[in-house]
Amino acid sequence: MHLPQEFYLRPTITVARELVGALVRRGPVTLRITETEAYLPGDSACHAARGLTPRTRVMFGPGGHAYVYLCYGMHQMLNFVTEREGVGAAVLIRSCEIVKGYALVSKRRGGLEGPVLLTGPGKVGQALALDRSMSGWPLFGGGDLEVLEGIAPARLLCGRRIGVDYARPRDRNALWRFAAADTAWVSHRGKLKPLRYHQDA
DNA sequence: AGAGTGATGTTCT
DNA sequence: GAACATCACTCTA
Repeated sequence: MHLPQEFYLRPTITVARELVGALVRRGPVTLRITETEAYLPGDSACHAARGLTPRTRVMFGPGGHAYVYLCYGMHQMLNFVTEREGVGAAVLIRSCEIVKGYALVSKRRGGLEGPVLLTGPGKVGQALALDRSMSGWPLFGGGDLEVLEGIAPARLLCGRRIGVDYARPRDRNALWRFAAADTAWVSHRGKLKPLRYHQDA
């Protein structure tokens, strides 16, 4: 079943944690999300922190929509917008497992095999053949790109976000990266630790 | 396992 | 013109 729009209209850290295990489908490819990162309001690593621009406009809209942007000139990065309209926040989808469509994913990823296919946000974008024209797409409407209920892992891992050295120390060091403990399909796995209750938001 | 590096082009100052 | 939420490759260990 689809995750309803209300799922996304909650604190971004909660959404990031609960998205681990959920399914993303586009066409014949279905993936299980194994790793996410939260980008919060007032977070100096969040694109929305520098204000509303043409690129970040969808982040300020209501939750439940895709935010796709181009990174380093070649990688299409998939995010899910969170929280209510007017709040600029989102969850980055960093890694996935393949549920359906292995052959097509492998083909799109240059014939590679195994976790290297999907352990990194640029790889997820490539596997789903995403581009920026999908930015703003509603994820709860059962269209070409949709997010479905999946199987949550019994245990979560958490760690610092990847590639945000430009942010303030507080934001750089925050444990806002979440991953499933039940899979090898996760990037930078060695830097993750078991999630503890006192780290809840 | 970890460090270094080149590819690539949009976005915003 | 600088910065950039990366990847794949090559080294060294």
